[in-house]
Amino acid sequence: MPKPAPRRHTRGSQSGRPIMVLLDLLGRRWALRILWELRDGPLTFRALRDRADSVSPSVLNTRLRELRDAGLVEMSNEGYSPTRDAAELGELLLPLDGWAKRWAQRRR
Amino acid sequence: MPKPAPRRHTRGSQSGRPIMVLLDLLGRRWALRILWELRDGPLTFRALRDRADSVSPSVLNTRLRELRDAGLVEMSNEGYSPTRDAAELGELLLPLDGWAKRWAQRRR
DNA sequence: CTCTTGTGCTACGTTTTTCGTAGCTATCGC
DNA sequence: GCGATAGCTACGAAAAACGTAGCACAAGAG
Repeated sequence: MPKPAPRRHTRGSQSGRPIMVLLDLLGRRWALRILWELRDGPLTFRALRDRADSVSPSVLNTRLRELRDAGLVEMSNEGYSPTRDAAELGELLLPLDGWAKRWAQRRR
Repeated sequence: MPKPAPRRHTRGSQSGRPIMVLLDLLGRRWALRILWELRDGPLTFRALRDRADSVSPSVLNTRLRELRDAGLVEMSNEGYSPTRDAAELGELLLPLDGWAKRWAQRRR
């Protein structure tokens, strides 16, 4: 009779190095986008969905749970917002907008 | 006889806004990680695989193709490297490392 | 030449994730 | 009560990612 199977995670970042954990977390579908959309203040679940190309609620919920577990997002009666830490992270991400615009220009 | 089906992409970024396109591209599994690993110079396909938790070659190849198509990665006889544009993007990503370390500290 | 080594990458069956839609529960104002 | 809005779950279908094996090619050694 076979053992119940060691039940490893399939998901990345073996090392546990924080940057790898972060890149893994942000590399899941919609995670970056969610963080991006939450930059300026709280959004409700549905508002967030509307902003993010109508991502399916099950995935949105999964991501939000992961982001909450990671301490990047929190929920109040206003809706979802980035934690203070994540707001900082959001600022690090800001320059991406400018970069993306130049990038789009270059490759027209 | 049913129509061949309109064949829409399933994948994000309806708007075409550059930042959304970028977030979508980087939000695919291993994309961020690949960019991260390529920061300091060229890596061969296999070296890249080894660094990135042995990501499966089919996925790695798909990501590399996407990143090449997007003008973020190029291939020489040295292996894969970021394009000049992507090197710039890589620098924008650098502060994430410090952030991740502080984040890991805070949540121990 | 053959043999080895290392390369980029494909093939393919299995597993996991994501998707789309419907709809449940709870709360609020009326 | 009713309707509107909220967060979120359920679930079958589709797509993506996985792990492993191995092909084709090139360069080097003998």
